[in-house]
Amino acid sequence: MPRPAEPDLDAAFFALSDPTRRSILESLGGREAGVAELARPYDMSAPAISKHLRVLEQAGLITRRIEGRQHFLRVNPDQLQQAQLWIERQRAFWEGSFDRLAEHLERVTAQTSPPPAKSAKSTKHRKP
Amino acid sequence: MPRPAEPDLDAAFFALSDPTRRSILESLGGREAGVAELARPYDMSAPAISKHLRVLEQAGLITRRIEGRQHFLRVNPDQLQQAQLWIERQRAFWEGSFDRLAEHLERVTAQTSPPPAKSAKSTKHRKP
DNA sequence: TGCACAGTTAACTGATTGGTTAATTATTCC
DNA sequence: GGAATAATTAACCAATCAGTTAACTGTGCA
Repeated sequence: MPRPAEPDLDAAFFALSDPTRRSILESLGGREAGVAELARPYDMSAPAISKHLRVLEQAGLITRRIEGRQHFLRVNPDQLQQAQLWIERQRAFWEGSFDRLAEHLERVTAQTSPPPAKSAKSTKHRKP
Repeated sequence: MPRPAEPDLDAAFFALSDPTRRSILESLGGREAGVAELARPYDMSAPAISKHLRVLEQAGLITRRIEGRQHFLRVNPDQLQQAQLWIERQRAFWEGSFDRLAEHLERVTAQTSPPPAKSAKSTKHRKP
């Protein structure tokens, strides 16, 4: 079986391949943010941002909560972890062999469910 | 600065977003392989594979050694690690905050340059 | 009611992608 | 030299992408 066919990884890595989308994820951090707030730093129309958010959402990298007329986005740990695990597996494979692979997997999967949003005090953002 | 502009990451994640290219990396594992050997499992023309390899190469994920009329490809650890580090940083950021981030970075960068082949007796790799 | 606001959808454009077949370059071997 | 081999480049195609402007949906509020 040449290609195991993992469309989730396709979408996740593709979403991560755009600097705007990565930047959105970065600025999202652990907290929740509205669309306008996320869009502010970018010299780009609202529909463009909307599309980027849809790509991220359909890749499973963020989730959306709609409250009235506002949409709140949040990073989804699980999907990002899938991408990380793929790379981690590769690296462990050619770099350290199996003991290290086991070690890696154990370590990474150990911190799957996020602790209830600890220090969300860094809600300050910089303008361009 | 909205987008830190990291074209390397753009290219790396983009290269990883295609299942054929990921599969090539997987089948490459730690060893070196020729183009024909890599192409064999795929129901795809030679030029198509050639293009995929070029994408991987220009993304810095593989390197090419030319010997006579044969090209030998090998995974490049460093670039794949850059992608991993980006994800790792994000995860550490929203998941565990900064102490865990430091821990992560320390741990991951520790194994940057493959230790002078520690238990490198396992230079043999098995195909799946 | 009426209007402003938050955000998306629609329709379009130029650029890029992933694949094809045909032609090309360079090497090996008789 | 000439044929076979390993791989790439060239030229093309349909599909997708990232962005635009314009129109739309739905909510809040005076």
